[in-house]
Amino acid sequence: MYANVIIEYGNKAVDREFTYVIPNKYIGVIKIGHRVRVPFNNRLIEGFVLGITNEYKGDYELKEIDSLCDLEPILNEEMLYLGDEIQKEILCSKISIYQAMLPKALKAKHDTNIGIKMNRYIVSNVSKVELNDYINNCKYDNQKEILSEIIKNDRVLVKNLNSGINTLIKKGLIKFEYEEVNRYQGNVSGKYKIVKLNEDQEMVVESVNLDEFKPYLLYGITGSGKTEVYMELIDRVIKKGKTAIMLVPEISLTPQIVDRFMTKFGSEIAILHSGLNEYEKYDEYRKILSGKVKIVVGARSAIFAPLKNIGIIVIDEEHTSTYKQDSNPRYHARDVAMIRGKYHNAPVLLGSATPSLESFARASKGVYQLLTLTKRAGHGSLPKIEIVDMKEEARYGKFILSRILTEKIWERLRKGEQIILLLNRRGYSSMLTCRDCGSVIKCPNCDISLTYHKSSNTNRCHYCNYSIKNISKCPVCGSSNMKDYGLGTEKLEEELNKIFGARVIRMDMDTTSRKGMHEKIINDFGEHKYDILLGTQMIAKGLDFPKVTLVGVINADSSLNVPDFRSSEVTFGLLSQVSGRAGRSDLAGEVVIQTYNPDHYSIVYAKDHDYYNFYQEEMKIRKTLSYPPYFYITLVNITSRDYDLGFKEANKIGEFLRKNLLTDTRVLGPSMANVFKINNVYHYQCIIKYKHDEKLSDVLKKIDDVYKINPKVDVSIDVNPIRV
DNA sequence: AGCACGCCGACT
DNA sequence: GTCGGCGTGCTC
Repeated sequence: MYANVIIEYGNKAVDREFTYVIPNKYIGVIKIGHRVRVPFNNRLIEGFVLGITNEYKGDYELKEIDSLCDLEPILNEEMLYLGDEIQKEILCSKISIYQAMLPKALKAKHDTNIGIKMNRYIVSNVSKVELNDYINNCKYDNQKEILSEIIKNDRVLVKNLNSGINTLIKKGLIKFEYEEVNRYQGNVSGKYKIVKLNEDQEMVVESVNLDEFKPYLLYGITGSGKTEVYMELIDRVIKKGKTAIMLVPEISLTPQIVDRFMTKFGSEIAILHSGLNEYEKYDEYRKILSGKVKIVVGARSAIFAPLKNIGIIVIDEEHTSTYKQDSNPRYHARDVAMIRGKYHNAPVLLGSATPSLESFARASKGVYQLLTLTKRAGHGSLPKIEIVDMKEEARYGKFILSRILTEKIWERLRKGEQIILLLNRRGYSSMLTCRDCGSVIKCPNCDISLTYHKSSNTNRCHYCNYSIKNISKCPVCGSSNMKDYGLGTEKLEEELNKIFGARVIRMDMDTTSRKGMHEKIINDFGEHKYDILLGTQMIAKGLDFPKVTLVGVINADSSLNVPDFRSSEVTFGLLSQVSGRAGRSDLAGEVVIQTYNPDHYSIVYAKDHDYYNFYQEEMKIRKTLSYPPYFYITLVNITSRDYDLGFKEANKIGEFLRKNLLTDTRVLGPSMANVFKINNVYHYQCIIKYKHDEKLSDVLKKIDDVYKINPKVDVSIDVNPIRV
């Protein structure tokens, strides 16, 4: 018997099955999906069995499988099927897909050492009468103490052994008992109560057929109570004896949504997101495998949760770009959800206040069933939004905070209400220039100007993490006449402290990198330990603070000026989402948007809460420029440390694409990527636009095959990229 | 990915 | 003469 094994190495050159002899002792034991240890190139590594055959027609001398890693297969039938289906859609190695499905502890990787944590207890091995007899005749206090504790509590947790325990064990009076520990303990605040659905929500719930696969798009304005709808649907699914996956963007996962789900569903749920360490993830995963868990709430990769008998998959904030993984395997959780929905014959519900154009277009065409919530649930009404032209403000010497926003902040502070300020750029200032020679301080490894971080007094590259201590002299001309431009969250924080002297808390990647800080900031702000929360886009989604009545967007243009066809959509979405943080209780909310482009349609429509007209206008542009949803896009990234070689090979690839794809398909480039040099690697790209091209996947595969053995040039293919 | 093999420069 | 630099190629 032979086993076909894919090995742990993600390298493209070994992305195929290797055949091994199954030793006699494992015949009938090893199954497809098992994790095995195999000899490979003079060392033992791990892999997954993908096939078992009776004969082998090759002239290679085969080696034997060394050993089995686990008693049960790691990959079940559905996961193996998912791997096949995903590989049909995107170009990547099989192993990378399977590794993406698993917590680190269960990936094929020879050097991981994450195990089950066991608590050790001592319990009585004889009757209570016998224990009492022993206590009465024993002259050692420590033994008496141990035994009376056991009598009182039935079992006692043992961290360290001592002579007393050893003696009692030897005498057979007590014995050890072991129990698996779950290292993740979510906490329920108890401040969320379960509310009854209103009529609109009820109608949406009733519209979802829980007994068949069908995609739905729930378009519901911010605060309209989408989460309650999800919870009700999931509740109904559970009552049918089925299970549910609830996907949330990473950032809104902690801790408010988790709290609400834990309140309603208690121990029936498992949580999977990057806030857990690998031990906790392993424990949550095992909880799912054991069947104790009915609901999995998690970020992108939770779409692979090994639940059986799935009854619904919900993707909240479906427009969020983090549902697409931006490294291999470049899968989109939405696509995986559709595959799993079909497999389980279960509905897939996408929800958003600002649906992606792709999804809304599909809903308009009837591919998805559209459901809507157009009113805010409860007391809250949509906030009034005001646009401030910062070109105008500059004449009054206001570059950071406009007069009107300053005034409104004062007003809230006086009333004891809270304020959220969005500034989508971390650091202190975004670039440092020399006033004498005009040069900009750039990263030596990347094509990017360095961001100044005042707290650490460093200039840092946000692409490669290069960092240099504060530069006081121009490295080109030696002048010390340096000037910083651009506004980051650090500088805004400083400014706020200077003007208002209020209690300000900053939330961005720099203040939340430590475990638990994210929750702490949210909790502290929720308890009104701070008046102003300022942060990058991580504050825009999902947060629900009743006392926030003012939201300020400091620079709405930062997402608009990104050279990407989705920049308007992203801006509209971001502005709508962050506006939705204001006025969520009976206190009325207000929003001030500062911009240098007050007439831009994405800003104007966001002001009017007008998703539909934004959608219409944006669709026109997408049509004219042949972008999604009218055309599909695939991006071919060609990277090399060698500038000329990269250029040469990129051109070859461009030509090959043009020659071999259908004539309706457009191939743009190669051109230099937006950030041309990252970490001393040059990035070229070809953009392919197509409606339907049956030749595409073969052509891409050919390119991939050629370059997977080329160590100097790397080609990565991104189907339906997030950024172009 | 990781290791052996192999072909050229600066040293005990 | 040898140690060791890392380019190339192979792994069931």
